[in-house]
Amino acid sequence: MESLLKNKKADKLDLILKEAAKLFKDKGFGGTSMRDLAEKVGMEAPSLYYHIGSKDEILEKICFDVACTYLSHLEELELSNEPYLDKMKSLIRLHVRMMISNGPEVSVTNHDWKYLSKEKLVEFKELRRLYENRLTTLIEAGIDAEELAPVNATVAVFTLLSSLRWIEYWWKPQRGISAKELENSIITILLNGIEKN
Amino acid sequence: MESLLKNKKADKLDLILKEAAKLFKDKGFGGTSMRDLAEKVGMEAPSLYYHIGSKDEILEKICFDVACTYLSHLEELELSNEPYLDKMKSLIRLHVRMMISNGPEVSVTNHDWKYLSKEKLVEFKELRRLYENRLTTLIEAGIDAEELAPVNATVAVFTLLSSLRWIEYWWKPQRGISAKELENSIITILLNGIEKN
DNA sequence: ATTTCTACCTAACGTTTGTTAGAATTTGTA
DNA sequence: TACAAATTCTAACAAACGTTAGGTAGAAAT
Repeated sequence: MESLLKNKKADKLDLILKEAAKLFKDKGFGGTSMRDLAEKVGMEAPSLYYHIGSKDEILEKICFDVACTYLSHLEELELSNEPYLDKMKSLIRLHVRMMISNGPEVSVTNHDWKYLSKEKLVEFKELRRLYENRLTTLIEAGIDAEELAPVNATVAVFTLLSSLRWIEYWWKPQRGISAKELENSIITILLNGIEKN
Repeated sequence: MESLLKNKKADKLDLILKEAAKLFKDKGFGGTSMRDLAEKVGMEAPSLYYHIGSKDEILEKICFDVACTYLSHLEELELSNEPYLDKMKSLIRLHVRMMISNGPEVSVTNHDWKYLSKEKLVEFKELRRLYENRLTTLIEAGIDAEELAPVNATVAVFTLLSSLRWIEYWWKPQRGISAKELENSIITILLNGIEKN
């Protein structure tokens, strides 16, 4: 009973976060009003404040949730014993799937993180930096192990992340590319390039 | 004399657009107020309206200026007689340079285009679509000519554009990567991939 | 049956927003 | 120096913003 009640409340919170992510993605954080959000959720704007503390808090929850998910996934990769090329493939697959299953949240995290409140902004940037640095280290290790080409690891990391971040922007199932095909195409392009060899 | 006067007025407009691009990039279109902009330019908010028609008009000018520049550059590429691999290299170099010399404008065009007024939004999307389609066609031609690897051209285009669009986000001269080095690294990674072969 | 708690409501707050009207000031010309 | 045009100012607008206060209906607990 107790847990059922709490689930009901948590469900509403989840709904609010879900709808907020969609709205933020479409109209931006600044372009979305609490009244917009309330309408989507099916209540009046002030009622939202029963579930959340502030508009900023919604953005925080979305951004840190996504960031933590990515980080914990990277951690798994670091600990696994696959060859580095396979680690790269797993990473790419993971990003593609995340983008497809949680598109709005990922999009918001990538675009609206800069509107986080001052303290949270610092915290978020640190998380991001951590992710980038650890991924760079991973690629450098792959190069040292002579399993990856001797590219500039920093540029490689950002090229990788950038390509992946934008999937959500342009990928639509209708374009005639399935999720599976998308994964494989991206892996091929990022790992082999588009030059004929 | 006449032209000198006009230049002065045009200069102020340019200054406004330049500062607006910087602000929009940092705080977003919605997060930037006309009073913010006025302060940067060195006047009061209502004075801006002597030079521009509305806040929306500023965004329009920035976005369409960038879009047209890219399109005219693509046109040059289409007409040139280089091998397709060189065309790709030119395209990448061009994007990198554009990003470095006009960072804020490019960033705004990539992130805040969705806040364009309804009619202008349609127009902008068409321009974008046009660019993407023509670039896809170019890559497909390269594949047909057996000068490029037989990748999925659509995915290749977006992977390419995405990687390039995000340079501005993370590239800073301080990171120890020069513009030249950046260009070359990206060309290597995008054309050859990171897999050792 | 009464009290307590949950989940929402309406009304309204102070602030900030983009923008207009119209006066004041600076600048260029004769 | 005087006139006109170009440019910026102050004052103020209605609308929209995030949020608070306080109340209400219904369910759960005692």
